[in-house]
Amino acid sequence: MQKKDLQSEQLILKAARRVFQRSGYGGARMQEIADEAHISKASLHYYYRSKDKLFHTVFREDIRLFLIPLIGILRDPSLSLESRIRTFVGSYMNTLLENPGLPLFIMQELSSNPQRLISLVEETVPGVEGRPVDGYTGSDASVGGVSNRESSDSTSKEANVDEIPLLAAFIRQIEDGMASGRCHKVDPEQFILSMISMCVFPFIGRPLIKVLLKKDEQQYRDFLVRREEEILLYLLRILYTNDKPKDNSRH
Amino acid sequence: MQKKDLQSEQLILKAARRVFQRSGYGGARMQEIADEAHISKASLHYYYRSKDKLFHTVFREDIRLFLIPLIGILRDPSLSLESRIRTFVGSYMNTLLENPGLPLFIMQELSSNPQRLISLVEETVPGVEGRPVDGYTGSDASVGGVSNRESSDSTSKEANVDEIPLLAAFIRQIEDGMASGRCHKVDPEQFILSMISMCVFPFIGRPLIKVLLKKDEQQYRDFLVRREEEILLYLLRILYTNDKPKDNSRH
DNA sequence: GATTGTCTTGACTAAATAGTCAAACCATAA
DNA sequence: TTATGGTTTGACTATTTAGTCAAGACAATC
Repeated sequence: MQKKDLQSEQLILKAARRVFQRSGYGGARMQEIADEAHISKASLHYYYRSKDKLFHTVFREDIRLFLIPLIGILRDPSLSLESRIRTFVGSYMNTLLENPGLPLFIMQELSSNPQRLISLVEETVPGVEGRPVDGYTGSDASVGGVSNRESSDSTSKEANVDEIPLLAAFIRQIEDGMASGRCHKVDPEQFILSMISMCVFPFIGRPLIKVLLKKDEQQYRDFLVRREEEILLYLLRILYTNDKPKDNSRH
Repeated sequence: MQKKDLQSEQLILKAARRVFQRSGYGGARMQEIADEAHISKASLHYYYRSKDKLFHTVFREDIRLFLIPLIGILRDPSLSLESRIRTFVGSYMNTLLENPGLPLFIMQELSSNPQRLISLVEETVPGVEGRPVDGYTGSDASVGGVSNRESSDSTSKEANVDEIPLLAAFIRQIEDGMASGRCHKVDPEQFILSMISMCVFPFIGRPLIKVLLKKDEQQYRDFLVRREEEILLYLLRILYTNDKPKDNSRH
């Protein structure tokens, strides 16, 4: 009758997320997740039939979290190039500061099973793949079914045939900027990759960079908080011909 | 009598490297490594007593490979700031193009066991840690013994007490550049991290970026080959006040 | 208080996997 | 040919781990 369901389910998911992010799919132990959720392993299996299903639920949510800022780039066509960049860096650095373990986890699992990406990304961002979007992949459908309700904000159906490059609008703006002379010559794709790299890598390379720069946990976090501003400075300097189009207030 | 030793040992290491890079420590199976080396699991254990020991041998070599370009930055104090940057990006992109799986592997294992970094890095680059360098850690000495001879190029002993920040020389040069007005205002540490990020991340985020930019394997590789030049362009533009100090030949 | 349906768990099973061992193998040198 | 010593392996053990199950706890309704 009652639904302590959600309470426990949420606790389990949180615990599972911690453990999966810490150890990856292969390294995670169901017992460890159960311990961290303060329940028995049997209970864990009561809520999530299998490790695979539990993992899928966590990963699906995480990749969504990771991709949303990227999606933000192409949504909202009204944004100017500069505010698009500002928005992206801002929201991405924010997301990552809240979830420092996210990037490495995502990259790890994506690398060991790249196939997974296609179905999950298509699900989150319809029309990413060039192939006609015929409603998800259908390969391992019927797997999830657990937390499948809150995708209401991304209901941009309209399976436009096969030319919706995810970053087309962004790239177009850069090309326009170059044509008008406001922007330096750059390869737009390389520029975008650089932007993503500068935001994401510091979270992936944390242990290494901490040693190289001799920072403890607190110092490294502060360093990352300051980083948003610095990245923006770099990106605008790379892109724009005249120094500082606006916002000259540093420090 | 005979020493097919080396032959087999090398084959095993290569196989182990492939498998470990593909699946990480936790995901790797001794059987899989044995199969890939075309020997039995028992033989595998004959050469390397345990999975741990095998892993250590592989990881030690890999982290060395990964760190050498970084070390290159501080070595050779004669390099100018600009050529230091050029050298770094060039050699790093080269190393990574030859070993695309390296960065994710390193970051993965470093994250799940950050402690390991300190001993291995100190071993490769004496004086990284602030602590007095008293000749390695001594913790798990006598483990390797395999590839311990070609460290002749790093004989910068002189355990200078406790102030050898790894990147001090580099940072100093940037500060000098800023003082003289040749360089923009930047946070040297943030700049260095950006440089590393732009080189390394594309290899870690490969599967994701491939989808975002809709590139197949060949296209992505070409993209990465072209990237060295583009990164240099960006870095110099970030750093130097007057556009293009030299080398104006693009494309 | 008995009934019902949901949760919870200790104890179990089955499969996977690291590591061992004794016997066989094979090249070389006496 | 035989002895020797490194190499190889099939078959085994011990341990870990995902997943199951039947019995019980618990809360709400009758």
